[in-house]
Amino acid sequence: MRLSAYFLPTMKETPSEAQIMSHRLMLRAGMIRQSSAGIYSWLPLGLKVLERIKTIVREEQNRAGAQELLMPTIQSADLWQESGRYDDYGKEMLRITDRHDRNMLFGPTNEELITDIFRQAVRSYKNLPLNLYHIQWKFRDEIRPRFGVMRGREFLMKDAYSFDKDENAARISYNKMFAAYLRTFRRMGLKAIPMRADTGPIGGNLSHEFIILAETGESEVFCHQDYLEKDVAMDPIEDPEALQAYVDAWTCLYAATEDMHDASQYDASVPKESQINARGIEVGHVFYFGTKYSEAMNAKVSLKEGGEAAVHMGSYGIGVSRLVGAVIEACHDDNGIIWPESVAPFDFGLIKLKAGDANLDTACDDLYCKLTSLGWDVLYDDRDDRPGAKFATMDLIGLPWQIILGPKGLAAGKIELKRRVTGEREEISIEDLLNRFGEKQGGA
RNA sequence: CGGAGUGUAGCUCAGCCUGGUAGAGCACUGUCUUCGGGAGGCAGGGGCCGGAGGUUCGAAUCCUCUCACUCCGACCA
Repeated sequence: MRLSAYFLPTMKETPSEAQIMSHRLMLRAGMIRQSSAGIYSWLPLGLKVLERIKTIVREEQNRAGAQELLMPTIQSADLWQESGRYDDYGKEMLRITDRHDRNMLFGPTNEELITDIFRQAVRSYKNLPLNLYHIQWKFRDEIRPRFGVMRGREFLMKDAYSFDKDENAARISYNKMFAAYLRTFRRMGLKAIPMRADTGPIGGNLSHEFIILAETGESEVFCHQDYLEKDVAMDPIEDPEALQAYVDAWTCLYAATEDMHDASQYDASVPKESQINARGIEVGHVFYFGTKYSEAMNAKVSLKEGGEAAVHMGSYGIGVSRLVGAVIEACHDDNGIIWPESVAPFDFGLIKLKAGDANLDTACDDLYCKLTSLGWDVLYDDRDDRPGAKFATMDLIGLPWQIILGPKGLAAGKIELKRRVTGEREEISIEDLLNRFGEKQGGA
């Protein structure tokens, strides 16, 4: 993409409403614009990151055996009355009436709807286990939205729902999602720590929040420091016992948010020097809640041994739009964002240092075409602007690699290659650069 | 929802107390000099001073009411 033709409204100064770094940087880098409190438009650069995160989430859900579908944002109140949550949910639920005065709502979550879909179609234990997910916009009318996309009212969430014939089977489904979550966050360059969690209004008794540590996190967290060095299995573990052992290994150390924190148990099980008291951002949440909805909504299957039983369910959420902010919280410096390669909106930033130089134009255009044809996504700053401004913009939007080419470099046959994360710069010939990076692997 | 603030140019803000022609820096347009880490001249464009009432000869400024946004708390992916 040529920057001269790209809609990228960057800002030098920080809008006064933004309090935390990720929000500031997202506004300054032209990723989002606020439309009203807690509701954002995603501009091209922000949308690219959102889509890349979505893709990682989707790939890992699919690998864990979940199937994607898409449910609507607007739901009928009827199902919520059936589960009893229409009255319980309170003012966080945005209630709407249509032209016939029917009660509708903008979905804050989808347990009711998915249970309805399930019960209409599934009658037998033979169709289990089943895990269905979608990635859809949710609306929760938060009392106080803040921190940009980290606590918006409208947000993009991946929510998966598992259906099993009994608790043991449900536990396997839970563990599969648990492992998938560890992989998902790790692929984005994040160290997510599963913490024992309160099950909240959704109910149930087995639940973990996936938290990444950040100074601007909204909740206080307490955990063993060994979590930060723990290995993540990057492939699904099929054997249920091996999977359970893996999950156990990931949950045996102390880790709790303030709601579930038990100071005496913490001190007893974690040596002082290994204690981490920090703040954290919740990026995912897994629940097992048994038959809470299936009982209320009569979602039953016939059993092998005869008779029928309410299905055991779990739900599994990832805050996709929140992750964009969370990654920035974890990866930035004074100059701007530092995208992990896996979620970066472009692979390279190509800076043409001087406009109006025919040889340089040709060399830069040529390099841009070559990289693009090798499958790399390149943001090419071909504008007539001062070098300093171009460097600052590239640092702000945080692409992993910057290629800098000017008249001097061209004369010497060298370009400058800068790695954003370390700031290291090296001189390299165009040929060596193309050989070194070659064709982009792993698709777009 | 309680408490505290802020609304003036795209952004950051001054002006308000003490009423009298709408301001600065950055950004934008034109032009010249520049160009290897957010350059400097010159010339421009851009505002219903959040909205509605009121007081006054006269309101960005004083009063009342509203709306929006932000911050602190309880709630949450």
